[in-house]
Amino acid sequence: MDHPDTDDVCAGRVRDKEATRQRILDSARELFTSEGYAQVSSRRIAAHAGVNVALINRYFGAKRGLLAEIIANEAVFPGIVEGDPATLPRRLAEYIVHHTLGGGSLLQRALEQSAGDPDLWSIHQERLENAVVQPLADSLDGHDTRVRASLAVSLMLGIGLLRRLEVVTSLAEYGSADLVERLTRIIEACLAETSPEA
Amino acid sequence: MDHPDTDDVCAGRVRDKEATRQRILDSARELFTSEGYAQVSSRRIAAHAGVNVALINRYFGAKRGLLAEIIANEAVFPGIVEGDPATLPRRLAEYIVHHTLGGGSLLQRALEQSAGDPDLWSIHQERLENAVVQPLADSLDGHDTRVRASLAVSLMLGIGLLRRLEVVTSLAEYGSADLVERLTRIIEACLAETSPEA
DNA sequence: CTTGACAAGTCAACACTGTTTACTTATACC
DNA sequence: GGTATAAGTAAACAGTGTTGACTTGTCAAG
Repeated sequence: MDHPDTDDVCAGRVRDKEATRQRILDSARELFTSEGYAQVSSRRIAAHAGVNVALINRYFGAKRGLLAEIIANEAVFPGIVEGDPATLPRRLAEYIVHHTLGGGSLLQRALEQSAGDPDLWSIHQERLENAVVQPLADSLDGHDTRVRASLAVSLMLGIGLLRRLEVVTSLAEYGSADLVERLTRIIEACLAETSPEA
Repeated sequence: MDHPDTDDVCAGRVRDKEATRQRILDSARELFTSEGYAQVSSRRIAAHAGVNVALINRYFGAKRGLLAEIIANEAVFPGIVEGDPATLPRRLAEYIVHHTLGGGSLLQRALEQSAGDPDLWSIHQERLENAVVQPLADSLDGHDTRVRASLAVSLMLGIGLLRRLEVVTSLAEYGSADLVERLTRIIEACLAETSPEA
């Protein structure tokens, strides 16, 4: 039940640096997506790509370099922050329900799954900062945009984390429409410029 | 700069199963807390406890057994759900600001740091379910208590996760009082029985 | 006091990980 | 055609968690 798929006739192949690099990258993305970063070994990626293990470190420095390059090319919010700011919370809520609760993006899975490895922190740090928090903060008006954006992102990440642990089957069972409604209210509270007094 | 501290005269020690077990447990808790589960090897725990590596597997089945036992004896909400339900959101907000944003509990750190290892999922799953989500849900009135509790827990976990990645320096820099106020509103939205229409 | 038995503790090995070094081999240019 | 150089490889290194066979200490029975 293993996958020795070398994708091609393995020995008789022209030597093409760029093509080999891409093949490793594709294999890594596929395996990381389906099994998670920590669960896929360098040797398995190499075998899947029909390539020697040492090439991973030759072309990407280390295993973490693979993840870094994959994540860097992954879209996060596909055009959610653009559009009417008034309905931004609802769009984010729908994104959570339809993407984070189901499958979830590679970025998110990778983030949650590798949050324990300090080696990978800097990767996620930069990516979250530049591709998630900052764009969201920029789409807001008023003061404390960074804080408000961070709170909303926290919620999204936390839901994904709980979901991954399969603790919140209740969320999955809950009606989609109702959940979107609830999340919209919560995200509005996260993004609110001034917290209304009790 | 290493720690060969065997804690005692290493060779001339009486053979006491329970004492040895406890010493391993204490060493593991100390190291896991300060460096994280994945970063501490079995051999280092054994050396720190002045004990042979094999005893870890003998007494705890595997490394994950150590974490399971440590987490099981760790208090999560020290009596937060008890008390006036009206001010529960504020108490949770204060807990987040003073514990999650600062250091964070061992449970939380362990959860975030080991969320990538499927071997550990079941541990956190059970613990989160029984010691966090369920008690919080039980303290709520009305319908959908599980969903509402899960949403609040998601927020708490997400904030801890972002904090760990040091993305949200903005949250740490933000005034404590203001942050508590903001979080109180958000948690109220999470725990609200019926989401108020826009 | 001596002798077993059994538990407590040890050692060496296993299969695996990511990474590196020295090596071979194919390609492209003169 | 010969050769420099890049592409690709094999083998080893140090590390991980885990396991089974082994030694050794302790304590009760004869």
